[in-house]
This record gives sequence, C-alpha cells and structure tokens, in this order.
Amino acid sequence: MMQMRTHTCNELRLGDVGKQVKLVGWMENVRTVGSNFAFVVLRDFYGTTQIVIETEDMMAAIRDVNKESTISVEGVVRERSSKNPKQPTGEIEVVPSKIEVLGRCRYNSLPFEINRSREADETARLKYRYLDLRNPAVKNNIILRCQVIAAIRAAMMERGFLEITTPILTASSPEGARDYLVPARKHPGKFYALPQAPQQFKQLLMTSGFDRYFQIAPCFRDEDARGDRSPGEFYQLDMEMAFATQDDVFAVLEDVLPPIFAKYGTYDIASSAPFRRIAYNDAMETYGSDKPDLRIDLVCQDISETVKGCGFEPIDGQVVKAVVVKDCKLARKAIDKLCADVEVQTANKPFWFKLDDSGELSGGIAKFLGGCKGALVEQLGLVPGAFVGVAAGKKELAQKTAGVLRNKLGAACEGHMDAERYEFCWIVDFPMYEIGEESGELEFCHNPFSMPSGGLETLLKAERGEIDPLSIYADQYDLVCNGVELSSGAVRNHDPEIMIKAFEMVGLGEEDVKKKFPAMYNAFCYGAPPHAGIAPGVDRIVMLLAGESSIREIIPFPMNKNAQDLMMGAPSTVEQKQLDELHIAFVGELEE
RNA sequence: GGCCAAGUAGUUCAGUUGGUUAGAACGCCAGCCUGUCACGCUGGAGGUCGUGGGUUCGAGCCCCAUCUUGGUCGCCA
Repeated sequence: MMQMRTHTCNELRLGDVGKQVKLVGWMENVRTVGSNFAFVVLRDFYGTTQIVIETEDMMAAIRDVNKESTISVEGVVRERSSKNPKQPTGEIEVVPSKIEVLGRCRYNSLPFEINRSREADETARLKYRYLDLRNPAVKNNIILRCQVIAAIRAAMMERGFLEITTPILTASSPEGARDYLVPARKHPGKFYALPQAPQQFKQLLMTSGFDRYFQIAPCFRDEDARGDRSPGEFYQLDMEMAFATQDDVFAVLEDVLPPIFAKYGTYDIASSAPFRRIAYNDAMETYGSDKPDLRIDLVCQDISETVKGCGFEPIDGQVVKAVVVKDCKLARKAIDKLCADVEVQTANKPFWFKLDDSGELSGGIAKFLGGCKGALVEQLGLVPGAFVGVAAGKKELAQKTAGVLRNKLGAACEGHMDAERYEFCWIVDFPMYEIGEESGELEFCHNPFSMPSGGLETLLKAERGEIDPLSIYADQYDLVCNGVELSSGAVRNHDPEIMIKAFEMVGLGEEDVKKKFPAMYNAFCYGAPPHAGIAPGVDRIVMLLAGESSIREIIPFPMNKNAQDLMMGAPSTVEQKQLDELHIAFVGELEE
C-alpha cells in the first residue's frame, strides 16, 4: 500500500470487516487489560477507531509511545465481540500487524487533557492552541465557522453580489477607532494603517459602478477587548448596494441570514422576514438597550411621575424605570445576587419591591412607596405575587440599568424567555446628532457618512431653526439578534452638498470633509449612486450559532484580551536593523 | 486607565475561627488485570500556597504593595 492511509478513523463499519486497512492518527488513549492485551483509541480529524492489541509484538510497538503521538496502523478490520453503540465505529476494531510511530509526543504530561481542554486555564489553551484544537469540541466550532462563511458566500453570490478584496495597507482614518499603524519604509515619517473596515473602499466601488459588493473582510481596530469583542482583528460580512434603500438592504439580510441560522445554529428557529423594526428611542425606552433580546417578554416602564414625591431620595425626582415580573418566584437571596450583578454591570444600584399575596407592597424599597401604591398598582397592572425591579438615575443611566435588569430577570425567572430561538430585529431611526458630553457642543452621534433622514431639506430646516438638530434622524440601522449587536449599516450620504451641510451642523465645513475623506469626497463629485450597506460581524454570527459566550471559542488562533498571541509570541521585539530601515528610533528601555 | 473577582500539585479545585506533616479528582510512574471504551484494582512520585513586605509565638488564611488572569466601565465613528 503506497498511501499513508486507506481510511479515516470515522469510516470503517461492519461492512468493512475482513478488509486490510491502514489508518493514521493520534494515539488518544491506551487501555491495557492484562499483560498482552490492550485497546488503543486512534483519533484523526474525522473520528476515532479502536485498535486492539493482542500480541507481544504489538504491545512492544506501543510500549514507550506517549499518548498524543501520531502513529500509523496497518491491520485487518474485525467485528467487535463487545460493541459500543455510542461510537460511530463502535461495532468494529482493527487488529494490527504493524504499528509505526510517525510523530512522537515527547511529553507524557500535557499542559491540559485534550478532551477536557475547555475546562483548562485560557492562557494555557491559547499558548498551546494546537493542542486545544485537537479537542473535537473546540475543533467543531472552527469547522462550523468554515461552513457558515461558505454558506454566506454562496448566498451572497447567488444574489448577484461580487466578492471584491480591498487593501489591507491603506491610509489612517481620522475618526473612529484607534488605527494599527505600519511604518512606510520608503517614506520616512509616514505610515500606512490597517483598515478598521473597508468602508470607504466599498463606497468607492459603488461610485465606480459596481452594483452589489460583499467581502468577508478582515478589520483591524486597536481597542480593548470584551467577551464578545476580540482585540485587534475580526471579520465582517461587509456589503454595499448601489441605487438601494434601507429596505433593499434589509431584504437581502432577511433573506440570507435566517436559513443559515436555522441550518447551522444551536436552535432551529430563526425569525422570518420581515424582522421587527424598532426605533432607537423606543428600544431604549422599552428595552433599556439598543440591542434588545426579544426572546425576553419583559418590558421597562417609566414610573418617574408615579413615584415622584415618595421621599426615597435615590429615586425621587429621577428618571425611574420599572421592570415587572408578574409571577416571580425568585428567593430573596437570588434577588440580592441579581441586583448585585446589575450593579456591577451598570455601576448603578437597582431597587425592587413586591406585591405580596395579600396585596400589600413588601420587600426592598416597599416601605417608601406606601403613598403611591394605588397609582403603581394601576399603572403597572400589578397582581399579587408580582415583582418589580426599579432603576433610577439620569435618563440614560436609568434606561440602561433597567435594560440590564430586564435581561437578568428574563434569564432568571422561568417562563419569560424562550431561549431556544434566534430573534432578529432592526434598530432604526438613530439620532444623527447629540450633545457631546465633554464639549457640550453638537456632535455626530455615529458616523458622518450616513444620510440624514429627509436629506438636505431636513438639514436646512434645522439651520433655519425650524427644527431641533437633535430631532434629526440618520438613515442608519443596527441588526440585533438575541441581544447581540451583529452590525451597523446605513444609507450613505453620497451627495457632496448634503455632506458639507451635515458637517456644517457640527461646526465643520467643506475643507474638513475634503481633508478627512479626500478620496470619497472627490469621487462623489463625479456622480455617485445613492447607496446603502451594512456589515454584520462574522465572528459574532458564528458565536451565536455555536452558542458560545466567548468570541475566542470561534476564532482559530485568538489573541488574549491584552492583544497578545501567546502561541506565536506577538507582539515581539524586533532587530534594531529593522527599526533603522523604518526610520524608527527606539525610545525607552528594551526588556529582555 | 477605574472598579469587582480570582491566583494552592502537570490540570481542575477544596482547605472551617490563624494552629501538628496542605487534601481530593483527573493526569503521570510502577505493579496486577484477556473485552475495555471516562476500563478497573493496589501502590507511588509530584507543592517556594503568584511575588515582595508586614502583623503574630505561629500565616495558604489577616494587612499593605506588586504581578498575572477573568469580568465590567471607559473605549469600540
């Protein structure tokens, strides 16, 4: 036999009994039973097959071989006398005539046990990621990632989108996240930047006449990590459509995503088109979040007026939001824990009270609310047994705290969260401008590329003082699924005149537009199509589908939260010669 | 950068009010075991309790500092 193997370790079945085969893989486990009798579990990418050792020769062949070494096994397939229905290959075993070590594992003790690597310390997992990935449970997430990306590509191309790659070395962009900079050897003192997103390129493609673009695009941002945000780099399903409206963009994703979620997801059920559309302000008011988890049936209600004058200082006179659970069975201890968790997450202490079985307010802050009991019961529709979580503070803080309360209560109280499904929604009507917290001046709320709703006319009205600039919405939207923000998108501002006017609103002007986005501004002066797009995060999609809560579980080689690749040792020091070529003088002290 | 939590055997963890020789499970090593499949049984090795100070007759435990990790806020147009 010339090939390295004739079958994989998940291939042989009863029908193969009697065949002469050759298998290769990792020696996952050895179970010795008696002095010349043992079972070897051979594992490859596809599965495991049992090798039965019955002779002194074969016993000798594996005697000093550590687990996790790669070996080659030649032998005959035999029906097992004791079968294992839990394994696909559990009805057969291979009786070897020759066992060869291909790659010796030099250590008899690993940093963690392969099959339990998910329980191990993450630092060790990341440093020995090649061992971690041997664990089928870890590896399967990466396989899922490949399948999902392939499905997305297929779906997009089927709908006439072209995948066009855009530069990785490009110009630093003046707004948004911190850039990763790359010194330009041929241009002393100048830098390339890695793209935070292909935003400008895709808009330029539209201006070039490409009608439908997409890309599984690498994006680079030098910002701190989160559980659901990997540091440094991530992938987006970046897309853009010419001569398109918000509805056109929505229609594409409403068509593309649900089948992929239903097919590859942990849950079979995904929202069908059209997804619910919720205005930003309504989302904040009702769900206390711009990324509401619609699987939870609880809502936030405003009781500021109702409790005004109650005399309980932390809430009196504040914006006060209530989350009612009409049949809450949480024990006092669980309630305290939940409130403590909310406080950690929001830096704002939540309160609570109940309407007990006799119809009296009790627990928490009940004693302060006696005076407004009637109004509360009426407004909130309280019935005996109802629990009310209360969040107070300035409007945004109260909303946000109530939103976290809502999420925690939904997860903790039985019957208020139908977890086994994917619930999508669009958040629309984002404010275009806000008053900056530091500056106190009017600023862009999100990105300045978005078209203000109503276009030039709206901006002119605001300029004439007929409307409040804060009431201007942007044609911008977020896609949210199960409380996870999947992406932001917008109808772009393709009209130089409107662009300048939009910048003028915040005290900038034509020169600033030209300076900040020269390519796009110039291009738009040559006739641009109205266009719109969006960019769902691929990593977060895969995370949702895999049911993982850490983004590192679905990235093949993730960095840790400090943006270090522990396996490769990145970032690392470099030779002074390299720095010299890049015209970088080293400042500071060299470690090591 | 702020706040919270954690750091004890190769790994995951326990360790009571500060008190004798710091334990368990898995892994590892040795022996036994011919149908195991999370094999089983017997025995063994393996520890600077993150690091540095302090309090104390005595510190894994208390205090201070520091490092690392995780969560969270800032940040992420």
